[in-house]
Amino acid sequence: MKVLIVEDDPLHRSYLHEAVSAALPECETVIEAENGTMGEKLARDHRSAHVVMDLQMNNRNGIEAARTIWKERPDTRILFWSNYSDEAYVRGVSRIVPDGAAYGYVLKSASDERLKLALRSIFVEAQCVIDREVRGMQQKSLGQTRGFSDTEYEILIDIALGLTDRAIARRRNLSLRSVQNRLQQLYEKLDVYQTASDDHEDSRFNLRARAVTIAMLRKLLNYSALERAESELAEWLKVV
Amino acid sequence: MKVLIVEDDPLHRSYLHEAVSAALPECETVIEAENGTMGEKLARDHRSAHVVMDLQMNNRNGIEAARTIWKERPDTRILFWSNYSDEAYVRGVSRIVPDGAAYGYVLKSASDERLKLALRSIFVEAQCVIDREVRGMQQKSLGQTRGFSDTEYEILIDIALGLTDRAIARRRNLSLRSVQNRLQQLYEKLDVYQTASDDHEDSRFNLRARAVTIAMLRKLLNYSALERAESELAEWLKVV
DNA sequence: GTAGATGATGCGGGTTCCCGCAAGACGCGC
DNA sequence: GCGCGTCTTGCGGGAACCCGCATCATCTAC
Repeated sequence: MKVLIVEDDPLHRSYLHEAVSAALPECETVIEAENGTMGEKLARDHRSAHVVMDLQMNNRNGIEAARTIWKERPDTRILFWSNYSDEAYVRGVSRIVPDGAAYGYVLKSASDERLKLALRSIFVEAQCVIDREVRGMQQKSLGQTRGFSDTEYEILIDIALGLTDRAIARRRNLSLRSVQNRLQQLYEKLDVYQTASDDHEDSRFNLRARAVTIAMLRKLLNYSALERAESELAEWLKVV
Repeated sequence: MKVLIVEDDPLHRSYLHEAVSAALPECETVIEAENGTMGEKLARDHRSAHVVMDLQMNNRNGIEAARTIWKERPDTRILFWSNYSDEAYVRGVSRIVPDGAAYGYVLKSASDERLKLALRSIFVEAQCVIDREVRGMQQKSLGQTRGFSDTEYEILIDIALGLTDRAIARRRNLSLRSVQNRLQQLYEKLDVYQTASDDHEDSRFNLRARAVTIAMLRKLLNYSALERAESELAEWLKVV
């Protein structure tokens, strides 16, 4: 068995290396990549079917890298190993997992034992292993309750990118009014109105900008999600 | 000599511990804190005059912690040790350094040697040590050229928080029109107009929201800056 | 098949944003 | 003092945003 480690922090990388060797005696080769681009390349060259992947790397983040790896070989098993369980990350990962693929999501704060167990479960048993905390995010995200539907998330992205209502309408094939409807839903769910209208008529928020801020503070959105959305937007702009 | 390490990642923490011991044989005690809050407390209890501080921690980030530590003992020497040189971080640190304090800013990507050298320079010689890359940011930030003045940065924060023009005017003691003037400056500097007006009259951006996005993508703004700004805003809202 | 829920769309109008234009205010050099 | 640049402020208007109200299509339940 070969395992590819994609992780930009040298300390974490060597820790992972050790953990992999300890947990998987049947693994004869461990390869290391220090960013997403290298990770993609090495995965291709070595046809690695087993990857441990950091999210949040400088050059090319883990979600991007995983997406291209899975596109080339959908049966690759990937364990995401991340510091955070931001909804933006969890949602980002969920969106790219191929049907039936074995993958995992373990936080860096997890114990040695948990990490090793996850390594065996995913790489040997082909099971999915999701940290409890992450799992919580995921359900909040998928279930309607308290969470956000895909359309709501979509429009959140669009205003975060700074598109006008009209541009959103064209991009999503909607009428102007429908866009504004969805915006209202979003404002409602994000509770933008809370502090907006004090007894004073003034001291208000700009709903659109405020919504984005609240989403960032709640980690519904983060830098990496913005980055991805921005490049998708650039793609779309070229086509239209 | 005592040294206090404030760093949430256990791997990095033990690495730092080792580096400190190796670089500073005269240091007889090393204390560790795993978040900002603990860091503040330990600094107070131990009257530590030497601190190595991570930025970007969950509970309470490094800038917050450093601010309260310096408020209590302005002669504390702090070495910031961070993954990133985002302009938002650099600006955040610059704003809280007391006059004449010895401090440093070293990236985690720096070599062992650089780190140890910095430790000695700051803690023993009371010099300021700023990584070259960080230094670049700093000058870009302070010098007018290509960088942002304080007023521009202020208004960027305000729209990022989602305030209306009127609210900004009241907060900064300006007229409505002045706020809008500054916004125009900001849009100009951020180059928001670039893709905004293609030959088509449509497909435009909402300047206000777009400006925030661009600032985030350029790391002029980041999560931690937003977080701080938000709590300052909450403070101000109480007063008014 | 009928009733109710959900979502898309159009219309109208109140508010906010964006900004050109022009008049003062302040500082700086000479 | 005079001129010049920078910053602030007011006015006005066109565009964009926010949203209540009403209509229509689709879908689900019974």
